[in-house]
Amino acid sequence: MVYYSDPLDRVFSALSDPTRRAMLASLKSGGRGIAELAQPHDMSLAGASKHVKVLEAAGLVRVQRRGRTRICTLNADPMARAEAWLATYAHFWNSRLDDLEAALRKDASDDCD
Amino acid sequence: MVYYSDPLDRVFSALSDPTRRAMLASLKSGGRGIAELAQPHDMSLAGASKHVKVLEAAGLVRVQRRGRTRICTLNADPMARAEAWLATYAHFWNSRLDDLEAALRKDASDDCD
DNA sequence: ACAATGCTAAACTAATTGGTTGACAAAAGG
DNA sequence: CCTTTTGTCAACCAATTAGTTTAGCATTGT
Repeated sequence: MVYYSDPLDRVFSALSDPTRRAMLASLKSGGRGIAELAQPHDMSLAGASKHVKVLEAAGLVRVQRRGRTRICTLNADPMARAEAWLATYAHFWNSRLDDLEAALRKDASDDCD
Repeated sequence: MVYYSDPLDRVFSALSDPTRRAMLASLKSGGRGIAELAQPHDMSLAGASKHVKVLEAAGLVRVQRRGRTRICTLNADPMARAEAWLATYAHFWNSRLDDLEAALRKDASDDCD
């Protein structure tokens, strides 16, 4: 039962791993090689390389070889799609906060009465 | 190697499955039983029940039993945390769009010259 | 009382994931 | 030329995931 997975599947799945989120965070401050990305995680180079491949498949990083090192750079565009998906629920978390506020106001007025 | 997984792990992971995203979408219009959630997906009740457990573990749905049915309701709050995480990258996708715009403007002015 | 509905739990399967090691290639520096 | 650095690939492993089926429990409706 192999259906061509939604890009959103790959983005959310890529983001569900803390190691990969940390890698993305470190790419905020500029391009890095695989070894540099692996270093803070006490992980083999091959392991880090796999994580990068997942990020690449999700479109979240671009990899270009420069000499013997592969420079990974952040590409946040797919995050915008994920954010847009989440934003369609903003009404719900807002309205729930509104409900909470309303309840608090009601409690407060109950205290006053 | 069991570290207490970040709530964000569970939220992003829960959202990475299209069936679960569809279930959440159907909960936008109100509470539903497991059978109701399963129905559009050509899936056993037990299968749907597992998906709901994943969503519940991520805090995205609340389940309360009402008679013999379990009413699932949307709780979007954890999405707000995910959205906040993504928002820290908004600068990057914005700036890339800015770059694109700048390039387009440059091309346009090149055409004029 | 009985049948149908809604759901869970357990056991199983197949595929995927996150990680390893070992062998290898390609580039850079002595 | 030799060594070091950087990385990939393939094979393997353990754990998790997404799904199934079967059996059973609890509630509702007739």
